[in-house]
Amino acid sequence: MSSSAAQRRELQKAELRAELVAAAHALVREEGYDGLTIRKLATRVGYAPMSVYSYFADKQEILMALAEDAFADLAQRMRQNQPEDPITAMRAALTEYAEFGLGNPNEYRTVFMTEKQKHPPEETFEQMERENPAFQIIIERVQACIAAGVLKGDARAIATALWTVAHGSVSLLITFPFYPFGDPKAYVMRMGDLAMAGLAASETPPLTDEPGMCPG
Amino acid sequence: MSSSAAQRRELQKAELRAELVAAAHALVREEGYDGLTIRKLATRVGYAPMSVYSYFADKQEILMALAEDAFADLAQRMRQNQPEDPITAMRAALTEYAEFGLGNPNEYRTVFMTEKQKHPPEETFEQMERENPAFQIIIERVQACIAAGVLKGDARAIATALWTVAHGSVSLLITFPFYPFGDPKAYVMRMGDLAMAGLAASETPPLTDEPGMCPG
DNA sequence: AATTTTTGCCGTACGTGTACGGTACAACTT
DNA sequence: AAGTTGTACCGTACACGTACGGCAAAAATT
Repeated sequence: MSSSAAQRRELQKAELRAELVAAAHALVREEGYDGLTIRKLATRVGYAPMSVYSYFADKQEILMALAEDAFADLAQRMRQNQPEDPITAMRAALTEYAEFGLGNPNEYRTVFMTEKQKHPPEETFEQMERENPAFQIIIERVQACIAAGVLKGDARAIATALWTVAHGSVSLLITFPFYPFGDPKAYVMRMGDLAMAGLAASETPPLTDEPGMCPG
Repeated sequence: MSSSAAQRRELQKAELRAELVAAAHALVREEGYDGLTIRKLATRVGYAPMSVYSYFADKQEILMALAEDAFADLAQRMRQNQPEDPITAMRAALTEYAEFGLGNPNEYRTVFMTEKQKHPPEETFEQMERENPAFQIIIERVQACIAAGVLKGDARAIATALWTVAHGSVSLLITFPFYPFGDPKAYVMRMGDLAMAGLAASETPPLTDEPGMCPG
């Protein structure tokens, strides 16, 4: 059988992939996001341009690998900034989110604002949440708020709502970067607080396809 | 002087531009969004590829011209669907917005989810709102809600908040198109209602850079 | 009327992402 | 051990967006 040989080859493949990611990071650091081209990347690691496609299906997939590293950092920063009070903790997570998105627009863009067409129906709303460590942290803090009696309802649905609002403000600020009303981060916080107020007003049901209710 | 000659030339220029836009529309209709390339467009109107750049700075600018047409349609549909009750009218606008965004993801993308780098600091948050007829309609309906006593505060700030929430849900659904909880539009409506609830809970101040307030 | 400037259009060329086909070597099967 | 299959890598080629420079005709200036 020689499955250990196969494993070794898998490992080498992973190592080479990691080397490519490292080179991509270096390229971006040295020349900016536009400096990352398949050809330069291939040259950097000593391969022919097309060989890169043995490890990534796409340029998009390379950008994704970079962005996922960045998002891991976001999760770590969130964890390092965890006040005791549940609401304060929630807002701290939002602050980190805003700082990350506004400070790393390219990475944010490739993860949340670009087309995910390849590998067909795998790119789901659900999967995005499941694989995103930062989202898991949001869920935890929502649960803390529920335990503290500040919020009521389905934790996952609440977390998704908060995420949606955070994403809405951050992505608008990335697309239209000249925010004329002071600190953009303050705007994100304001939207977050607005969502919290709305969520606190009633019990949030799980996500199903019931029609929404009019608040009046 | 011959300013009328200059005017005539300006007019011809505008006509040619319009012809290019029409050809671009036709191309997209016939071959899809990826079928629109500068070369094909130039061939279609009988020019050399580079001549297109006498009328558009960019490919992005062509896509923008197409998208703006689509957004004008959105505004018209909004106006044609204007119930009397202020809240119902507000929700109707949101419905149109959701249907438009989810039904025209390419156009939505080019307007709200792609980089606006050229012609430097002109692309502002503010400008985006000012030039967007649909946003003006939102403002009007917010004012109706304020007049009816359903909402309190600065109409523009409220409209921006609602827009942000609508954009957050629509853009997430465009990026992750496999929504596993039923009708995507219902999700957008739910987020809209959430925002309305949050906004109804207190008076909304104008957009300035004061720090947000904790709702607890 | 002579001259300068502007304008409209084009041809060429570069660097890009990537589809396609080939080739040599490693690994499995028998 | 021989034959088959798979894999890693490469070279070539294509269509793309667009920077650059040129050139004739029209317009403006003198």
